[in-house]
Amino acid sequence: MTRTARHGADGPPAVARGRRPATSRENVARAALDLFNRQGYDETTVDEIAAAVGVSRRTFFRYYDSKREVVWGEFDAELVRLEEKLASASTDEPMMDVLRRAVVATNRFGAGELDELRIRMGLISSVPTLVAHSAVRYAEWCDVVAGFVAGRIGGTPDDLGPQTVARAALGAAMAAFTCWARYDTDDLTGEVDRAFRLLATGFDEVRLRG
Amino acid sequence: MTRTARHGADGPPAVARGRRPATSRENVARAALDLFNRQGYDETTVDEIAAAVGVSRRTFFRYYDSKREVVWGEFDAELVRLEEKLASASTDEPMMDVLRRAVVATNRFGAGELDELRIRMGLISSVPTLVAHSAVRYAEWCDVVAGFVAGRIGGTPDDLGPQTVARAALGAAMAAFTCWARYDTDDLTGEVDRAFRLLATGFDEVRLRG
DNA sequence: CAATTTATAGCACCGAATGCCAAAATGGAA
DNA sequence: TTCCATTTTGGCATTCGGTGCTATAAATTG
Repeated sequence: MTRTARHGADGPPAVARGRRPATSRENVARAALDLFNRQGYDETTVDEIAAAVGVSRRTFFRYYDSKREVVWGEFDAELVRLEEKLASASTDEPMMDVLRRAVVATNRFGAGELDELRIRMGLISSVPTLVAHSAVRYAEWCDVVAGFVAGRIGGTPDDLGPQTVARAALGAAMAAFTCWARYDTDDLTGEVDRAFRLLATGFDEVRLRG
Repeated sequence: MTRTARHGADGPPAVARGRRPATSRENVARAALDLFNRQGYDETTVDEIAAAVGVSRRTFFRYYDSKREVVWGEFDAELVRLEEKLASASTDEPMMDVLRRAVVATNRFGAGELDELRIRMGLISSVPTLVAHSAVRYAEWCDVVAGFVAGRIGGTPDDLGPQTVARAALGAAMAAFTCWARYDTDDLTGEVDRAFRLLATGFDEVRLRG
């Protein structure tokens, strides 16, 4: 958990002192995802990952808090971007429009990242252990959205209104992601956009058919 | 998992042969929830639960597949009821109305059940391990709703439309439940009703304020 | 070279969960 | 009653994820 100062955004470069890390989060993630992809998540032990990276089991847990976390990569960063987008939006723009555009914007990925992302999302939406863990990660996402909604309509983020919007929005985003991961459409942002437009219309049956 | 024939709904009573069970699922659940409530979920080990019931650790796992499952009680039965309600609805009634009424109906509980339900929901929505596991259970709920939506608008349950509706609906239901469990409103069905009405209006900002 | 800093390896340990097998308890039939 | 089939239980061994503690290895600085 206590990552090195190098990872911090501020402070002087501060030349590395002490023993050099034997690997990196990226390295560990690559090795782990490769194993997950080849032999399955449950069939891969932490010992195997550690061995593949050339590091001890104990050291693996210094890079990631758990085996599950590896699949999530740098999800935290995306969360910060979402919060910024929502905060900087014009108060004139309708709430659900702001939300849709913010989610779409935070989910733009380069062509080079899409393959790995699809592997990650495929795992997250199919392996029970990871489906389970996703609820914990997504809860943070919901907190951000609920905070934004409460700021718009008043009251606290814990009230029914903000909670319902946040969790329904999460559902729309998850639907878009899993559909994109399952089928071979390259258009992730398009799926997200469509899902949020359905959400904002209250799922009008006529438009749903279209 | 392989429960006794006694639990089956059909077949002759078939007088009990063989050794009699030392306890029951209800017994185990009571003892476990009591411990969870007093000393916390993570702080309660399976050994303690087993001891409280007067049974061995190994036997505990014959009544529940996991420690997590205890909190969920007979959730499966509710799922069946939801599926029936949705299937038996008139095709004239708007989709979102059917959905709202079905979810409200399957979540009516007697006054005597509400206290225990609140404890269960409080745990499910606050203990990380259980928050995580809820995603697995709720996935079955989503499958039911997605199947219903696909039947209404055409296509398969895996398509974006049904998936978005199902997951958003789940979000609304979860919001209602957690708000109800947190605050001291006795009106669970009212919360569910309100959440689904918000959902069906596309979260109109004006109504959200109300 | 010594001191300090940082990362690592390895060990012991806990708790959840599973497979396996022997033993206990029950009803029914010989 | 005795024996058998049936069902549940208990205990053991094992696997795996995760954590705390400690000693040691590798690096910079003086």
